[in-house]
Amino acid sequence: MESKQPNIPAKFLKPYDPKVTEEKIYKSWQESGFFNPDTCIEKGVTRADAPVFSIVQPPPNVTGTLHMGHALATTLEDIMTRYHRMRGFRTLWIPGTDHAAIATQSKVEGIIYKEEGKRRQDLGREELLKRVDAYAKQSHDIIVSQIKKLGASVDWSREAFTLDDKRNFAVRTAFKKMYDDGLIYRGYRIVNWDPKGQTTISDDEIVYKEGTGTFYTFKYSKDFPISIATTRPETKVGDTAVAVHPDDLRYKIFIGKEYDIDFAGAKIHIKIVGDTAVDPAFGTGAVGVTPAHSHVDWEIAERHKLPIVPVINEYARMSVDSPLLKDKKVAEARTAVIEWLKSQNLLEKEEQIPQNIATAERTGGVIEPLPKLQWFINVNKKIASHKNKTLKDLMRRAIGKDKNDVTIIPDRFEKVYTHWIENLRDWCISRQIWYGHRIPVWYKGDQIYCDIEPPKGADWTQDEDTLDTWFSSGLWTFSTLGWPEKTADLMTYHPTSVLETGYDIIFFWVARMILMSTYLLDEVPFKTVYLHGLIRNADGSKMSKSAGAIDPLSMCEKYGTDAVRMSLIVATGPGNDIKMSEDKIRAYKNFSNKLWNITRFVLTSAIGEIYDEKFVAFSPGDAKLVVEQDKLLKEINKEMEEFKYYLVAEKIYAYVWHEFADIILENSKDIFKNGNSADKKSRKQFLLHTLVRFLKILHPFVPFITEEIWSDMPEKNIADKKPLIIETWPI
RNA sequence: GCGCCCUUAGCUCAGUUGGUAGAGCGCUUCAUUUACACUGAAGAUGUCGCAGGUUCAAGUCCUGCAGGGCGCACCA
Repeated sequence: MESKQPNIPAKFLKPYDPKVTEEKIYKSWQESGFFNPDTCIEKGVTRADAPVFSIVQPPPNVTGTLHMGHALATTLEDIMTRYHRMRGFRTLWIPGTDHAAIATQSKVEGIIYKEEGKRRQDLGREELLKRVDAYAKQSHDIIVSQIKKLGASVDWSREAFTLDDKRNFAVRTAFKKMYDDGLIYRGYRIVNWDPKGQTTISDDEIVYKEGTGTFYTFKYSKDFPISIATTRPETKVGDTAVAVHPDDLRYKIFIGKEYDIDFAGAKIHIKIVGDTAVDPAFGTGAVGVTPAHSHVDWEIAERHKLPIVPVINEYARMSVDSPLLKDKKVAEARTAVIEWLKSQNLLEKEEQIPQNIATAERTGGVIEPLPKLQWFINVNKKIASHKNKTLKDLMRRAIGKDKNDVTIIPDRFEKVYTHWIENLRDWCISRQIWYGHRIPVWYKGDQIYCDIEPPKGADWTQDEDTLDTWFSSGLWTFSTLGWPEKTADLMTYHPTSVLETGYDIIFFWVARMILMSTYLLDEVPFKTVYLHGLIRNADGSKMSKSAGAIDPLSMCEKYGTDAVRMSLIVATGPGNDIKMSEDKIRAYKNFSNKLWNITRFVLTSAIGEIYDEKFVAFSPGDAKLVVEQDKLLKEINKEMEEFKYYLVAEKIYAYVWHEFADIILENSKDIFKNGNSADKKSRKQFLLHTLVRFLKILHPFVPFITEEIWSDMPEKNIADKKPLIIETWPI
């Protein structure tokens, strides 16, 4: 059928259809090469000496698919990236994925067990790794396609993976340097053991679950002078001391005395010690010290040189030499000890108290503190090459008001970060899993060898363990830029401009990146940290983990990516959680359609009018509108610089719909009908000016529809036509 | 125990140096082929958690309290 308006591309006569548009547009961006700053310089889009804007994508875990949180992060990062690219910066956004060691391995182990009934030991290291790699590859491919679907203008030519060869080299290099500086050490210390995952985990990987426990008060024996209280009677066969406050008048006279006791079928030796860590008001004011199975008790034991007696093994079963308890699971052993106490008339009191259960973040297993030989990063050692500062010092100093410091948005998280550093203990980095960066240490008899490459000669055996996944994530801002090579990328793009991520990984990741970068490169990894909130369901539960989660990709299919992006950005300030609903997404689908129809109206009205960028002969009424618009754009620019995208998106939305469409366009109908020719010309130019301007400033937020409209604006109406992605930001 | 955040229209949330309240969704009435029904016009709904204080003026600043949520530590 013939179009009634021959100068208007026919597509504007039908409603906007994101489905036929988005894939095509993304492909055209990719083929243009403008995601890559080098190409932008080569093609004269960006000046070679332009200021730099760089950002690394927080690498999604290759454990599955993207959720709404990823969609929010991707949108925010893409807004920053597109804005700076249009501003003329040398703009680089590096994509990548995270191998996520424990998370991925336990996921694949779960699948294998479910489908084949086999455990990791049944398959062996080689075979399991093959399976995990295959799964990771598949997951990676899905994630990449999803990131594209979301419109991310990332430079795919620089894509990285936390476990690829280059990143592995960076990891080995970092390990070696820290080892040589004495910051990485191997030690027999109490660690958080996850019996379910059969590995250690760091303090930050513990999730505390609220519950109630029974608090038992008892004596070890009839002759023992002091009662103690515990929620874990089964560990008491590992006690080597009773600690009391040194000033506690009730117990002072017993300090220094030692007792041999038969307890629940085991022989224990108890020394009474005085220690200020004991709270005289809690329980009986006396602590049964179990150095092998409690972090606090381990520290007491260190202070008093107490022996360490492990009584629980890696399978959470009793390893103590007592016929009553040996090989029992801890829960069974607890019952057995209570029975025994009752039979001996030693149990004095039972009461229910609230108790936090420590569980492993990834497997849900109940953590069993155990002493083990593991690798640690010493956060309190003075580093000669850093003016005798410790890693804690370096991390603390990186945040602040100084020009070279890291700024966190919102700033309240600076306090959270600082507080975390105060409580930080040595970081246990070795994991007893197979998927990950293998520790670059080799053993031969009692010799130890640590280097980037394996030792020459026979009979060296590499350490079986792998590294905490956050070790490699910590290097991410510079391992992606080629470190340890002194590459042009590293020189140009580091420190990165912004790190955009969720506030829930400020310790896991943000702090570890600051640690690694300040230590290895002597500079901060990024200048600004923008922390977004967590996406929640209507009831406030975490969307990423619940069954009824809204899937971002199916929302993109249904309403268009631009609608999903707008719904995530509007009215969601940094650090605040976001309750997501499908209604909100639908509202912004309507906005896309509005924009589409505005375009139709403007192009129809301005047929034959050539867009003149420098046009100034506006009618008094239009001149006033231009002034108002300039004022709005200046506000918007300020807010873009301040990362207030939620305000900008709302303002543009309100102006485009309720000012431009509802008032200006309506009012134009009258002008085109009754106005004189100068007024008509003025209004045509004003409409074109406004459309051009708002397509540009909307582009970072809704890149697909704006680029699509732009690509089919009649050529004669737009001077110097370039793709919108590299157009110049107005004002 | 230390610290943080939230509490504004039925729902989800804005409200940037203090100047007697806004958006989206929903609701009511009207318009019926209009650039757009993925629409337009008009409208209703709020002692801005509670109690004090500072100020000419407080949703906004200060103090206390209550409810909800979160982080860290403790959890013998």
